[in-house]
Amino acid sequence: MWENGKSECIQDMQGVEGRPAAGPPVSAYGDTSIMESQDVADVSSTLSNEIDRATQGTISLDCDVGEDETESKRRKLDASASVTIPTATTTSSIDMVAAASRAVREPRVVVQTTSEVDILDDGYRWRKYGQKVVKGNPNPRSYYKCTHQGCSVRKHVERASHDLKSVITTYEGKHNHEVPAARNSGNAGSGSVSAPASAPQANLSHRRQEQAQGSYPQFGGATPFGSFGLPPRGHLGAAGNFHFGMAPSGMSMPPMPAARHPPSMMQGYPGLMMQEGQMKAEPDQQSGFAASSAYQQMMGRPPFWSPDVNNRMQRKER
DNA sequence: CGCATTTGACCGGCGC
DNA sequence: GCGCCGGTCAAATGCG
Repeated sequence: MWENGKSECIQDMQGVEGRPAAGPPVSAYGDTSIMESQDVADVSSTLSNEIDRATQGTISLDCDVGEDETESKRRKLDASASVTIPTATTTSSIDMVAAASRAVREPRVVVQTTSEVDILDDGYRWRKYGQKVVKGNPNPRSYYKCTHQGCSVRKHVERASHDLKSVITTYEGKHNHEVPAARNSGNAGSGSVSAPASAPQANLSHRRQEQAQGSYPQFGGATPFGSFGLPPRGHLGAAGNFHFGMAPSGMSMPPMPAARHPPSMMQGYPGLMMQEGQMKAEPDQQSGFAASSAYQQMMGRPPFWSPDVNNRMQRKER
C-alpha cells in the first residue's frame, strides 16, 4: 500500500539526485543520505546504486502515502528501518508517512550519521525531555523538543547499537518558525528564504544546549568555506535544489570540511566521497553537518550555517 | 534566579 | 487481562 507513494517519491528523488554531473545534490553534501524508513532495503538499494558509486551513502526518500496507517504501525516500521544501511556513513531518511497518515503533518526525518557526538546542531534549539533505553540497543535514546514557542517539533537521538559511531537522529514535525537566527557570522543566508540571513553574532545566548564531546579541529572560527574549497552556497545550492517534493529549498550548503578531498574525486558528491578513514578526521562536524544539513534540506529550511556552529559545539561543557 | 537536564513515574498501544 | 515497550511528564537537580 505504501508502494505507490513511495515509488513516486523515489522517482522524484532520483530526478533530483540522479544527475551528479549537474550539481551536487544536497545529499552529496557530506555523506548524508536519506533513507526509506519502511522499506529500507528496497530503497537503499535503489538509490544506492546511484550514489554508491560515488561512494558510501545512500539517499532515499520515504514518501509513504499510507492512509489509514496507525501511529503504532508506523512506529514499528520506522523502528525497523532506522538501523540500516551499513554502507552509508551518514544516512538520513525522511519519512513522510506521517504526512500522509496523520493528515499531512509531522513529517519524519531520520538522519543517521557517523559521529562521536550525538547532538547535531541543526540550528534549532532543543530541550531534552526524556531519555530511555529501548530494546535492542544498549544505548539510551534521548528525546528532544524544539524550544521555540509554539513549535512542537521533536526529535530523538540514539546511537546505533553496533556502531558506536553511528548516531541516529529522528526528527518529527516541521518547525513553524525560522531557524533561531543566532548562528552568528553572516554568509549563511541562503537567500531563498525569507529570513534573517544572518544575525551577526547573536552568538547564542542560549546556554549549553549542545554539549559536544569532541573537538572540532578544523573549523573553530576559521572560514569554513575557505578550507572547504567549495563555494559558500550558490553553487551547491543552485545545483542541488533538493526538493523532496515537500519543501522548497533554496538551499545553502553548510560548510563542510572537505579540504583534503581533491575536487576531481568529488565528482559532485564531495560529501559522499568521504571515506571512512577520512571521516575520522573530524567525524563530528562532518557528520553533523551532513546530517543536519540533510535535515534542513528535507525540511525545506535552509540552514544558516556558520563557522560559529563549531565554536558553539566546542564549548560543550557540563 | 532562570532555564536546561536528569531520571523515575506514568500512560497508551500492542502482542501474547 | 497482563506485561512489555516506547514515549512523555514532571519534580528534582545542576549550571551559568
